Amino acid sequence: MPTDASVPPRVRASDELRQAALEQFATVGFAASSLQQIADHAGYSKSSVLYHYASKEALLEAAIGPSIDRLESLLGDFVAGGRSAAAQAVFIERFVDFLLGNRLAVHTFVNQGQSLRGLPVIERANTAIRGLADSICADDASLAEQMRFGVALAGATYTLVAGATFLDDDEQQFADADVRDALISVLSELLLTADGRPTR
Amino acid sequence: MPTDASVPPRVRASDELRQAALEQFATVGFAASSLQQIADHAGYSKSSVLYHYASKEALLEAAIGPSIDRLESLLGDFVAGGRSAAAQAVFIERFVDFLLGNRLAVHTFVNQGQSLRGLPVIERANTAIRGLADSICADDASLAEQMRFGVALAGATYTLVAGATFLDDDEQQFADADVRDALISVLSELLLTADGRPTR
DNA sequence: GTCTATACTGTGATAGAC
DNA sequence: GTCTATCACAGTATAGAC
Repeated sequence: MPTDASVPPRVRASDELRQAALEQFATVGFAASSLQQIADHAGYSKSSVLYHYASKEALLEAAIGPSIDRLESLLGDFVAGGRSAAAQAVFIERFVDFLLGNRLAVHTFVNQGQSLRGLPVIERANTAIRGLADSICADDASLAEQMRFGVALAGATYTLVAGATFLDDDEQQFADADVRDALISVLSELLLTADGRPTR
Repeated sequence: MPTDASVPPRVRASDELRQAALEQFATVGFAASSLQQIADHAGYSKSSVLYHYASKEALLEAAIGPSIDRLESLLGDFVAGGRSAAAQAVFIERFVDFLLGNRLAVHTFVNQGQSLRGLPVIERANTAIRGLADSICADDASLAEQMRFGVALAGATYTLVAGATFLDDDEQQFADADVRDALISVLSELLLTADGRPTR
């Protein structure tokens, strides 16, 4: 902690490096990202990166770990709260907010979740996503129900996170608040089980 | 063409190498795939790979190019056929069949479409997907409508192609025919505009 | 804390023997 | 057509100056 109370809002080097790494991992992929590129992007040398983070893996852990913590917490709350329609609605809202607030990290572990299998932080992410599927979907759900779930969550995730591929630049400019409302609407339609939707 | 009419059904080396490359690209990513790994996986040497394909890029082109051709053809038919509900229903069916028949290639260019931006074959894929969004979605569509489209196609694509992340192993064992029906059902519900679905 | 210098490994690609 | 040998280069990581 700084001795001067009016410390300038200068960000710490480790934070700059972590942010630069996250952007690289999300846009060009973990394997294709070099420590040199990350260092250049943040304005440091390659060795400085390895001073703050012991390895490239450690940098990945620092970059996406907090987002996975948040996802696990989100899931824990939902499991504890039961599967009522009201609880599901709350969860949908929080899930969309999570996606909006963690785009780069989500993009990283969703798109590369299987190519990076074996790294501890990635295993944690995959386990959380698996648990998400199990808890929101009833045990005796039909294949159509499971597909509905898969399309909803995967579609929402992918639309938000890699939307640039599927939507034009115009759509990218919509305010987050509008995107949030539209996504919650579509997800509710697909996931809420309270109404008398036909099973098939 | 062989001089012997009863030529054995032995696959050609270039085909074996292309298939091995496709599997590597889809599972560990293009950047993380080495020519050595691909060669080992197919039972050849690294130099043999570079004899059949001039470069790693050329190998990617050969691996996913045909699938992109098919996607472009699919899209061309749809644009030519109009946007009636019947035409949309036909398109949905063909799109799901395309996904089922081209899982590895689709996985590759969907998951790495932006990290590999610049490669000609990837640009072709991204352009096709962009055109897909523009043509199935009405020009004056609301954000909610656009989200519905994005969630549907992205969700279907991702569910089929990287389903292992979101569904358990059990679901992976469902017959493709059942998965096909379930997916068509969910997509129809989200995309068909004939019924009096509320705009918001 | 940040840098330069360096070690070592593995990469994509080429040349040439067979 | 397939191989071994080799190249130039980029990758992660370490050691040590300041």
